[in-house]
Amino acid sequence: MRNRLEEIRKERGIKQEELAAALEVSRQTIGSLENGRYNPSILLAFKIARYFGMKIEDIFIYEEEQG
Amino acid sequence: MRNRLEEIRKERGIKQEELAAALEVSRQTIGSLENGRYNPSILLAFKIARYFGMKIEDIFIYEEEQG
DNA sequence: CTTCCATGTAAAGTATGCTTTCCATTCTTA
DNA sequence: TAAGAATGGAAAGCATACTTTACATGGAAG
Repeated sequence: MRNRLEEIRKERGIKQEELAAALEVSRQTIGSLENGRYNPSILLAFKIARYFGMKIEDIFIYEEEQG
Repeated sequence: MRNRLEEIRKERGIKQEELAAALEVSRQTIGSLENGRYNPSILLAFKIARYFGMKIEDIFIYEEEQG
C-alpha cells in the first residue's frame, strides 16, 4: 500500500510535528507512514482522512500486496 | 468504530467461511470483526471493501472513540 | 562555519490484529 | 429428537502498529 500523506501534508504547509499533534500520535508515527515503514491502523487512517477532509481511498492507495 | 459487515454479508447470502476464504483470512477473524471484538487492519478493510465493491467508509463507520 | 529547525531512523517495549486449535451454542432439516 | 451446518467465543502465539528515547542528517539563516 502506498499513500499520499507527505504530498498532502506539504500542500497544506503543515509540519510532521503539527500533524502528529493534531492526530494525537507521535511525530515518528507520521514519519514512518510517509516513508512506508508501516501502514496505519484503520482508526488512524480515519483520523487522517477526516483531518484533511478527504476519503481514506483518496490518501491511501491499495495495490495488490506481495504474497 | 462500528461496521456493517454482517448486514452486507447476509444481504449477499454469503457464509462467514466463504467470505473468509475469499479474503484469505480465518473464519474467526470475520466473526471477530462482525461482533466488534477488534477492528480490521487497513489492508483487510481494503480487501473487504473491494470484495463487496464498496468504499471503506460505506462499510466501516468511524465514530469518536472513547479516550 | 555555527546554530537551529525539520526530518530520518533505530531500538526496546506495549497494544492490537490475526492465526490455529478447541469447544459451546443455535438453527435447520431429516 | 437427533445430526449436521453455521456461528460464537476463548486461549496461546506470532506479526504489526505505535510509543518513548535517542541520535544523525540536511537545509536555512545568521
